Amino acid sequence: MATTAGRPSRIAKLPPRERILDAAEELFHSEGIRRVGVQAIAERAETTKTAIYRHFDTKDALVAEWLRIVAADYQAAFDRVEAEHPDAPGEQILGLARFIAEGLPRLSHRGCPFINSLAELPDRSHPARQVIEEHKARQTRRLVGMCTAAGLTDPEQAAAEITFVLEGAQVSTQNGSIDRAGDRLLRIVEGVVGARRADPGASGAPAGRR
Amino acid sequence: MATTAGRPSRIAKLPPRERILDAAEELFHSEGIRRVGVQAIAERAETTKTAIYRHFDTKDALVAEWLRIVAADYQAAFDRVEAEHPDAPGEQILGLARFIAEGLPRLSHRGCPFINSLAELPDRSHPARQVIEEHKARQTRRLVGMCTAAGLTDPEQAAAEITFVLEGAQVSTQNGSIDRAGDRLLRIVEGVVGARRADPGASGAPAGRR
DNA sequence: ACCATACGATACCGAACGGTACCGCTCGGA
DNA sequence: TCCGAGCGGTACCGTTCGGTATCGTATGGT
Repeated sequence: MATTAGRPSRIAKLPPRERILDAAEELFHSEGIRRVGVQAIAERAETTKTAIYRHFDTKDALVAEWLRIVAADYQAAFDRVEAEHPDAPGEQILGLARFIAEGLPRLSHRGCPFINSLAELPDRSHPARQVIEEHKARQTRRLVGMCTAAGLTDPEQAAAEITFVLEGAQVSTQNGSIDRAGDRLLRIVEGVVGARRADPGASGAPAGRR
Repeated sequence: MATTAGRPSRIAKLPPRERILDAAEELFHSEGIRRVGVQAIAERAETTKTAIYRHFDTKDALVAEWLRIVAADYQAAFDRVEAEHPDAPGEQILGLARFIAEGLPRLSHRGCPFINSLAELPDRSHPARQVIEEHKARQTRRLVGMCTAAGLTDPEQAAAEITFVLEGAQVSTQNGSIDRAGDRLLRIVEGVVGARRADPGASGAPAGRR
């Protein structure tokens, strides 16, 4: 009843399963997994608890399915960025950073769903944890591939740096400690991609990018 | 009763308020704020709920007090690192990174208390949120000061990069996507401190990098 | 026309939660 | 000697939670 105001049934008349997942997405992300009750999801989806339990065995299963969808969205971003810059792995990495940077304002005070969910799910056997860990592993693998293709020296180290910076930017945006985090993020990744190339000439000072 | 096993009253006979805070520290960090009930804290502290509410007005106040203590620990790490390397701001920054890197294995699968608590406290008016935000702001301010003193070009950008990397390393360790995160973290910070210096005759000589 | 399925609604269950009331004990300062 | 504050123990309150049972209805494929 608290957060029901001001939403003119945008969800409208999708099948209930989609409405439930949309409502879960909004609520889980904005308020956290444990704060949101099944009843609240049902109201937001304009349906009932009964309907939710017809489609999902348990609340945990719904959480896992939500994260599976989020992970698929990130995968799609990877795909898109790869398709937009074929044979230009450096540009792919920059496109990825741009994707995250552009997403920062949108999820400004609520951060990354994976990071947040991880904090709320200490139980490593929770079904959603497996979704998160597999997603992160896949993402890292792809990023290492891009770094290798970009000809960076020590691609695993570069991928680690980019991963750290991407996640750190999201966390710092969430707690408001760094302003213009998106711009800063882009400049950092440009530095990693541009300055540490194996090609000749740019040895010593990694000048250029700043 | 579930988690009481295997702990031979290490807390022993501190005054109850300290026992409560110790128990809260362990439980909040390992299981999350919302998963831990006041009753569980009481059992772990070998006291009762009544005693807890004699010392803290509410559970939220206890959470805030816990985070205040954690923040003070981080502040102390800043102080120590500053005192160990007076007039050597570059070394101070590296010492800070070392402090975080060494802490990674200890909190391996449960991450940073601030990041986790942030995820569990979407309400920005929660007393603990203020503790977190003030701590992060202080930390950023000090880091910018170190970067300025170290003569880095664009110290705010460097501080942002270091902040991102520190937080990202903790998150990545938590979800297990990056191995040897501590080593990688140190090498990255060495790069930021060593390579982007404004003056040429760098004393610390982080030359051999890669 | 038929029937299985999905649906919305409501009422309910047991458990756990944050928080309170009340008890009797101990111990240290005046 | 007394007395009050801090303590541990227990029972309790109202609420919310995840999950279930049950009912009547709408609907769409055959």
